[in-house]
Amino acid sequence: MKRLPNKFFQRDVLQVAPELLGKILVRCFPNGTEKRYAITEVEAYRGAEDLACHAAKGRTVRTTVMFGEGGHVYVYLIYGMYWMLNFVTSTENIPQAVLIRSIEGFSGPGRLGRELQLDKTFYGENLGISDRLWIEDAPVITNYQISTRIGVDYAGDEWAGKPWRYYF
DNA sequence: GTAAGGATTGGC
DNA sequence: CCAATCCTTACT
Repeated sequence: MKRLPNKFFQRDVLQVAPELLGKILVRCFPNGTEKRYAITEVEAYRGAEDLACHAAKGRTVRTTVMFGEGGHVYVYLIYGMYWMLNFVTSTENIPQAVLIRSIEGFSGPGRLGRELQLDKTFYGENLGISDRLWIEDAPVITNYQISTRIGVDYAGDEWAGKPWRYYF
């Protein structure tokens, strides 16, 4: 299997997100164990205009990595207990990210983060060179489902209604 | 310095 | 339905 180069992520998030379905997420744990999981559900967060995207609040300490180039990891703690895993896409100054909502065998972004033992040290991790987290290529999934994003009602009808959730 | 609330989950 | 639990952000 071949590791996806950062270039894969340096395109528009609406193009990258659906292509990530079926790709293999590889996690090398501190004890040396290496596990692989197929990505089964993702959501796209697109730019400063997207009110559901954290970058809509502007460039802050937390969202800085999204303003950088694609191929890096954006993680943050939600509800005081769950680490959400995102991959930054596009190029500099265009804040976009793909939220990995679930992987094979684990439903829900919170449980995914717990399984992968994520923490703040993963913030900014480079998927192209990291030795503990990266993505490997796999055949593209063509028969995936689309729906609106989860839990973003606060963003208003226009943005909460975008069909930017992809799963199979 | 202080307060409010969140891209969730599991239990009542 | 609602508590758990703590970091980030927005205000004073």
